[in-house]
Amino acid sequence: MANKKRTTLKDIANALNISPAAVSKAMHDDSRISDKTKKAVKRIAKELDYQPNHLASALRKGKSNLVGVIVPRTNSNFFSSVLENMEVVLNKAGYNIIITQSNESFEKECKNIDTLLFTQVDGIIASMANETVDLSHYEKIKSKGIPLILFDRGENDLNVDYVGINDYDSSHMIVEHLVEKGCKRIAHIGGYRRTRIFNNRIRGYVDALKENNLPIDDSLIVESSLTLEDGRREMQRLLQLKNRPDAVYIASDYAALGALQILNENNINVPEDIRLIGFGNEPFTSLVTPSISSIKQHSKDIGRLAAETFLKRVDEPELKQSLNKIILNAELIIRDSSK
Amino acid sequence: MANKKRTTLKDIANALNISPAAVSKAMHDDSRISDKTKKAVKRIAKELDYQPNHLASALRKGKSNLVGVIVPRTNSNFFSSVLENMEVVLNKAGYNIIITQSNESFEKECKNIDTLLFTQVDGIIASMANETVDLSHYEKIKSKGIPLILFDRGENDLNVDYVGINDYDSSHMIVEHLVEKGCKRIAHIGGYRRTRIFNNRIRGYVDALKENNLPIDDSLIVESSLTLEDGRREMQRLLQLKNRPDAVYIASDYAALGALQILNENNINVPEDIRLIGFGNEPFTSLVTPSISSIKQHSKDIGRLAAETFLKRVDEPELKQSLNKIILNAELIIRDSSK
DNA sequence: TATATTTGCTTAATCGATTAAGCAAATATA
DNA sequence: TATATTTGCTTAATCGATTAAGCAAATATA
Repeated sequence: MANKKRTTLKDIANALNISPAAVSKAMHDDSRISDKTKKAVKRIAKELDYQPNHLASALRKGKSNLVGVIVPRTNSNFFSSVLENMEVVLNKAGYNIIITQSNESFEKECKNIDTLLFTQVDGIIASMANETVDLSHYEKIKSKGIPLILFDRGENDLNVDYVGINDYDSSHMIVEHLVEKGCKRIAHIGGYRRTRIFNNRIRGYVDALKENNLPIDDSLIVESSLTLEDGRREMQRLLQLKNRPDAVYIASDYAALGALQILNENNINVPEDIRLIGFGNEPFTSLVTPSISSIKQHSKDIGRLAAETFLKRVDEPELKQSLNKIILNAELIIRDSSK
Repeated sequence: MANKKRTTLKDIANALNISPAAVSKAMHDDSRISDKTKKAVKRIAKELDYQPNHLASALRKGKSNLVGVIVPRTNSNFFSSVLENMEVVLNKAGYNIIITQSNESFEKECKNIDTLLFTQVDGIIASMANETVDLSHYEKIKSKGIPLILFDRGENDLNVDYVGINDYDSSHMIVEHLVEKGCKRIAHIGGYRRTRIFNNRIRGYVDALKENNLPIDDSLIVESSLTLEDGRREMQRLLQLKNRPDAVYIASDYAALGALQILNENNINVPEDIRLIGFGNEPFTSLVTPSISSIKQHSKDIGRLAAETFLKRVDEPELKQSLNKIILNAELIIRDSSK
């Protein structure tokens, strides 16, 4: 049942004894169609519950009005919020978004891109997976001539638009804050250097230490995937050092949570014995005991700006894509873990 | 730049001096095309980097191979995990998914449905927003003759497939567990009765109390949106009762977290003074202090089963849609908050 | 050897919406 | 009154891929 054929422009045309072309123009308020015809067309369209076939117009116009989005995972508040705000802006401009998750996997990310290109998206907005080093799948997007916008996890070498926060400066803020609190041995559990944002966080951390005349101790710097488990493992390792750190700056709230668990399990007082700072300002940072200081990334603005950047690219297709960074200043939210 | 025209079947046909029809068949390994031609076609296709135009084939075949998904929010682990597993099954079957978020808003949900229908999805898999009472927008999906599958937040009246857990029994498990621990005044911070799953949780809670010969006290039952804030507010209210509860069963982990904050802030010992149980088994339940007992909903299975149910519907289009429930048994994970 | 079947393609129509080109009637301008 | 312009449509082609129908050559069967 229910397989009633859909109403098409032709059905409306037949009902009014005019051509489908006239109907199409009437629906788009073409100035060369009389008001009388427009009204009649719209009345019949409503009567027959006409819904334009998007596939047909997309095919004809060479434009699907779909934007593909790739995120590592949707389940963090950061990405979820970015998506939400991206959607608002794009919907308003007549675009729909197709969300895909890479699950931090390079292979999945490649598949996602193939899928999105296959679906004829008009552009792709992406945040790269942890595993990604080879960028040829992103080059594929560029070679199709559709806009590629990166956010949060980006890569200069791709020479495309990028929206994100100032990771280098954020690390500075964190180190300055900890130094102010009297910390001398500040450890950093970071992401992999191959990912630009994590490299920048490490650089910011190292430079800030230098500026404060603190020694750089390689045993206090570690790279990982920044999962909760990574946070637990690396914190455990740090505790086993002869010379323990008096503060730990962790480049992800999830890993920071894992680290906090280890500290709590070992009855180490936070912030008295060891101060802790995370990154991302996930909601749980304010909920755990002690609450975790963290960097607020302005996810709403990032989503909005990424969407707007895409729209700008669509408006000016003649413009060659090039490295064009929009960098927001992040904010350090100080909570109990570093007070 | 980069606006090199895409390769089409016709380009391949021209290169080999055969008809586009033959090329199409060769690409699909039609038995009436010679191996020699197939090989040649595939070689040229590769050479010219041919990517089929999905819009064209979708239009011709009357099938977009897109499945629309509507979730209240992606940022809970439950929905994120459901989506991930749904995607695996659907991708394998050649479908892509378009994820949309309703943000618990009825209005947004209506828009999402319009958007998805407009995009010519072959079916919709949805979990309803908190606000939703009127179901006419869902009826619209049914009247288009495409499959509609509901999961988690469903509604019998729509007479479609549903995948979810046994909420009624889950409430029973929780109450039994608390009674076993000696609790006599068990409160319930639930969702709105108009949403079937929350109504079932309330019913299960009430019936289980009766079976254990415990009185039903209306002041201990409350309906809310189950946000973290709701949890805080309602817990605060419960604490002000002359006759405080000795246990609280909360139909969402987020609200349970809010309640726990209030208890911690008021120096009320959990579980000694008041036992606490949440619902959903979000990751943070095991991370907070004390860790929160909760119901594990088998999100992976729900995602997989919803996808499989959709595929079954597509395979048997002659079958009329009807109420067809797949109910999984949930699991109570006991943690410190109720030990 | 004569007929039937199979193989390997081509031709032409189709999915709906859109748009360039064009035409007749109505209206404006010289 | 004669010509130019505008109005309101129609015609026909198009976006690519697919498929029913059909045809000629090759092969199989009687």
